Order: sequence, then C-alpha cells, then structure tokens
Amino acid sequence: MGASLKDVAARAGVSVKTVSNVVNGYTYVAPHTREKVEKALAELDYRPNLSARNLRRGRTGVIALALPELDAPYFAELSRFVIDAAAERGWTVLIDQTDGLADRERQVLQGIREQLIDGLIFSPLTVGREELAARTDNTPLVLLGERILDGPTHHVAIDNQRAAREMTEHLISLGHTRIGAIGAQDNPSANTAHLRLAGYRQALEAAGLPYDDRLTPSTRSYHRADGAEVMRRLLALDEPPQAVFCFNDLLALGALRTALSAGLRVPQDVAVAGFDDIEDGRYSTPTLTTISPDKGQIARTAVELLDARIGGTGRAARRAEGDAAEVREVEADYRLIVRESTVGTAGA
Amino acid sequence: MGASLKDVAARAGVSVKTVSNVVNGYTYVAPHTREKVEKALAELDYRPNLSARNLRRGRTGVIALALPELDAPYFAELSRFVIDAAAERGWTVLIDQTDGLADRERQVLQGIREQLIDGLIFSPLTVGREELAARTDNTPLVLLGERILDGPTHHVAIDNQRAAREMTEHLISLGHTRIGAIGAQDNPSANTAHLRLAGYRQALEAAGLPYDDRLTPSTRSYHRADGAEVMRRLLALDEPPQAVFCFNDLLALGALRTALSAGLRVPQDVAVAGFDDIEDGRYSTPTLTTISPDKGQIARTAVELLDARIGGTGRAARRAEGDAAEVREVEADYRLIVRESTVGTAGA
DNA sequence: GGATACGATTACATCGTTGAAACAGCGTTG
DNA sequence: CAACGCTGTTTCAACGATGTAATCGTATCC
Repeated sequence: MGASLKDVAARAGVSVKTVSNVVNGYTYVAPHTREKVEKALAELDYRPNLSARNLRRGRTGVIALALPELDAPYFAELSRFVIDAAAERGWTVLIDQTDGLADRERQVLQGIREQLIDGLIFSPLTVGREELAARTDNTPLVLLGERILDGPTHHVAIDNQRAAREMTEHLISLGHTRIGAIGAQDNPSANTAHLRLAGYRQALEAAGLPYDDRLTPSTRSYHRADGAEVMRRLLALDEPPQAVFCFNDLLALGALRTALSAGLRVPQDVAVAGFDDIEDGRYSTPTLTTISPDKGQIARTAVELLDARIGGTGRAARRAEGDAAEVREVEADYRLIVRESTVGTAGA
Repeated sequence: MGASLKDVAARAGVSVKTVSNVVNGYTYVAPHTREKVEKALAELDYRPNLSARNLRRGRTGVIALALPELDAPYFAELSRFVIDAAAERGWTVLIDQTDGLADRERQVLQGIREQLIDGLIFSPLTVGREELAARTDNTPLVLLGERILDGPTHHVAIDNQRAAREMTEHLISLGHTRIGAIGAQDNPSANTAHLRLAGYRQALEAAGLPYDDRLTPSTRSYHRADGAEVMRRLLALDEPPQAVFCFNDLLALGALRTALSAGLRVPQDVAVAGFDDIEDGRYSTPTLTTISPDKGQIARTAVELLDARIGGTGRAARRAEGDAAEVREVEADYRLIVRESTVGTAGA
C-alpha cells in the first residue's frame, strides 16, 4: 500500500539511503537533493513502515500499560494520564487488562507482548514477590502501586499506609469511635489492601481505639457491588459503625448507596470515606471525602522512569543498562480531600 | 535478547526454514525432526519477533480503537468489550484518545498510526461527511455511532433517534408535560446529539406537547460538570421542567447532583433520565433511568466487521477486497431501563 | 529397474529500513 | 602537489521471518 523508500528514491532519482537520510534528518544532505527528496516524499505521501524500522532498530515505540480493569474509573483516569505522558515522548501505549487474575498477571510479567513492546508499566493486583522474582523476560518494567520486593524494579506509588492513616485520623477527629473499613483482602499478596488496612489500624491504635475485625470484612474485589454488599453486612451488626473508610471510591459509592437506601443520612448517621478521588465522587450525593493521589504525577513519573530505562539505544544496550541501573522508588503526592460524605451539611 | 529462528535452528541442527515450519504448524515435518525442534524451541524460550513477522506478512496484528475519552465511563466500558472481542480473534488493541478534537479526529482518519495497525474502530465526535470522504488512508475502518455518510464505511450503532423517542415517551407516560433535554450541541456535525434531540422532539410532537427551546440548552461537552451547570439554568427558569432527559448518563449524574443539592426530590420534584447505562447510574441515589445499548454486541460486531474487512491476507488482498466489499450497517440492540430517578420510591 | 510421486528439508530471495563503510568530489594544507 | 579532511552520496549487509522453488531420499508404480 504505502510508498516505500525505494519508491521515493526512484522518483527523486537518488539512492534509498539518501531518502532515509532525509527522512531521519541526517545533516549532510545537499539542499538541492533534500528538496528533491522532500518533494517526492510529499507526492507519494511516504510513511515509514514501522515494522521494518522496528526490526532494524530493535525497538517498537510501543509500551504496554497493564492494569486490572479499564472500566474502573481510577484506572481509566490513570490511563489517560499515562497515554498523554507517553505521547509527549513519542511512545504509543497499548493497554493490557488483567482483570486482576493471577494467571493473566503472570503472563504479563513473562512477556506475552514481549516482541511488541519496548517497556511495560504494570499495576499488579495479586502478583507477589515470587512471581516477580521469577521473571525471565527483561523488558524494562515500572510498577505502579506499592513496591513488591527489593528486586530490580522501578516503582511509583503514594504512601498508602500513611494516606490510610490520615483518612482514619480524619474520621476519628470527627468524633467517631467505631469506624469500619471496607476493602481488606484475603489474598496475602494484595499489597495495597494490606497497607491501607495497616494505616487504618495504626490510626486506631494511636487514638487508643480498639480494633474489631468484625468491622473490617474483606471483599472479593473493589467494585460498587462489593461495597454495597459489605455495607449491608456492617449495618446489620449489633453495633454498626458510625463511619466507614472504604479502600477505594467505588466501594465507597456502593456503600453510600446501601446506606442511603437503608434510609440513613450520610454523614449524620454514618460517615463514608473513599480513596482514589475518581470523578464520580465529586458528583455523588453526598460528594465523597477521599484521598486524591496525584495521578498526573504518577503517570508522568512512570513514563519517565521507563523512558530512562529503555535508554537511547537498541536491545544490546538495553540489557546492559537495565541490569546496571539502580532501582528507583518514587513516592507520589496525594491529598486528603474532605467533602460532604464525612462533614456534610447537604440536605436530603 | 530473545532467541531467533536462527538460534533455534543451530541448536536443533536443522535449517531456519524447518524451524519456521514447525512454529507455523506446517504439515510435512518428520515427527523426529519436529520433536528435536520443539525441544530446542522450549529450551531457548523462543518467541517470534513480531516486527519481522509483520514486515514479512504485511500485517501487524494490532487494531486501533479511537475514541473521545477513555475516562468517560461509557467509553471505558466499551473499550473493555472491544479489547475482549479483539483478543478472542487474536488482535491486540491500541487505544487512541481524540478528546473529541476535530484535529485529532482528522489525524486518526488520515492514519497517524497507519503503519502500526491493520484496522481501525473509530467513534467520532465532531468529524463529518467531508473529512470522512476526504480520507485517503485505506486502512479498514469501522465506525461506531451514527453513520455519517453513504461512503464505504461499515458502522455499528443503536437507533439513537428511536431510543431517545422511547425515553421521552416514558417521561410523558409518567404525566410530565414540561420535559427538558440536556445535551443538544451547537456543532452541526454532532450527529448523535442531533438524533437524540430529534427523537425527543418526535415524542413531544406525537403527544401534542409544545417544543420549547429554552428547555433544550446545548452543552459544551458531555461531562458531569456540563450536566450540573445546565441543570442549574433549567431550574432557574420561570417554569422549570418536571422531567429532564439527559443525552448521556454523565450529564444526568451532574443534573442529579444539582437537583439534589438544590433541595429537590428526584423523581418527585423533578425526574431525571440518562442514556448509556454506565455502572455509576446503577449505584447513584436515586438510581438512574437510562437507555442501555448492548455494548458487548456493539463491540463484538465492530470487531467482526473489521476482521472480515481486513481479510485473510496481506496488503494486496486488503486493498482489493476493501474497495469491493459492500458496506454493512449494523443496528445494535438497546433497552430502556427504568430506575428510581424517574419512578422512584426511594426515600430521602 | 527406471520413471514417478511424494514427503521432508533446504537455499534463496524478500519484506522496508538503517548502520557501517566505502567512495567520489572538492577545497585545504603543509 | 600529494596527502588530508570534509561534504555528500552510494553500496552492502544486516534485522528475523516466511513464501517459492529447488533438492534429496525413499516408497510406489508399471
């Protein structure tokens, strides 16, 4: 279909390599030649064949973003930032959904797309130390979310434990003494969940409040439905919580829904807080108190780290650098955003 | 990095082509040879180099999905379906966000990624007849959303006008006579908006209700904020509407928020309906009456059409078939889903 | 038993691009 | 003026995979 360098060369009456030189902005091309070639390029609407270029260069210009679910708003929002940040550096992003399945996550690590991508940004859900250590594929990798082990892996995350602690402290500061948490996970490699739970417990302890595990039921996943269901269970307790800290906003929105349809007022009867600051929470009724990670910063940092790791050159260089470079752990910013669901004055 | 056919061949003591034959399941390979080769393949953990394969085959195995915004839930949900449907057929999906910008949409049509993709599924927002007709790139294309012109373009969509009409009829059947619509667009090529508005007007007309353009203000885009803002204007009218039909769920959620914080009860004081059936609307309070397009069907159909159009073979065949094949217009299913925001009994 | 057919394997060219190196021309320089 | 250095251009050989056609061995047929 498209014209090749050969076609352009024929038309311009020069060699293929000269056309290649023009295309790549090589300095030593006579103005007159350059002009001729550019004319031919334009006339034939030349576009480099990326497969060929990649084959030759040993690069593809594509990075993958592997995440649990694209239709979870947090990840959708994050994706947008990653895509934008990548575009700025000339990368194309390919998205890989793992559905949080251990199997799929392992595949991602083993490099299903190895030959298609130059690098990988990976937000794991269940994968643990062993799997990561066992990784043989040496495609440059940047992890999002809490770091998993001391292996040679860059990662970018907010301090989940501290953030969770702050949120819990916020709820305590409002006078609540019986505070639930939604989002604990049975899966021991669900790192993020553990950290948030740890932060929650820290805050309780620091305030001298007892920890009651009936108030921290685990959920299967992090969707609205899980939040809604678990909230029903919490409200059915003899002593239901006065406030609930949900480990993400979707859970919180589900919990909110349950509370409201049970006829409770939020926050007067029960306060609800989330985590992630997805857009939904800014328009729910009541609006949602949450932790807002700096998603733009996370995305930008991840892409930068990956970019640096992929390095300037092809695969030979990649291997060399990759192993040598030291691991960077970047802590991203976040803010506690207080809205109506915890200190509300909203009517209804 | 990865082992090449050459490496495997050396190890197995056969020619490169024989290894290639094994890899590709060619029939005439002696069992003994096959065994040897497979052993070598496994030992070296061989993975075909896609750039090389693509260069040779003239295919990339990648299709692009171009849509306005990944972080609009409707598109995020749709993406997931498209990605799944594509994966089933061995395609990898690359997502292109246009932000609904005319410029970016035009670029997509002109084939920014031409050399990287075998096909394109495109959900346009602003692009019109002319741009589509002016398209020179002949990458197979399937449009999502209302068809734009009689050009050689497959497309998949629900009958927006009929759906909008049904929704409006639903509101009318509840006894509302003063019904607003949120989501009209000034942009004349905003096809979908026009169709939904047309459906709305049809229903009014059929019911003998007057059309009042103060009740159908246009919005800049389709986010919660737009819905919230326009709803404020509607509520400030001398005679505010008794019901509001929003052209997507995000607008509806924004409108809902405005209504509720103005102290109105929904649906008792004002009914609100949306369009798209995003998950948010199933958990908002009140839950959202909406039109639910069959996203799975849309995605599957789009991928199938594209698959057929790309055809079995390389680029030569592609061009030939592409022009010859007749255009297929597929109408996808949808359902009207009635929830609390129009016939609610929810407390609060 | 020699021609024939077919199974199994290989050599070679090729996809489009680019790095390395060679080469041609021309002005400098010692 | 020969050697050198520079610009400008070309030739050549890859990158890794695969389609085509050629080759080789052996079982089959008359």
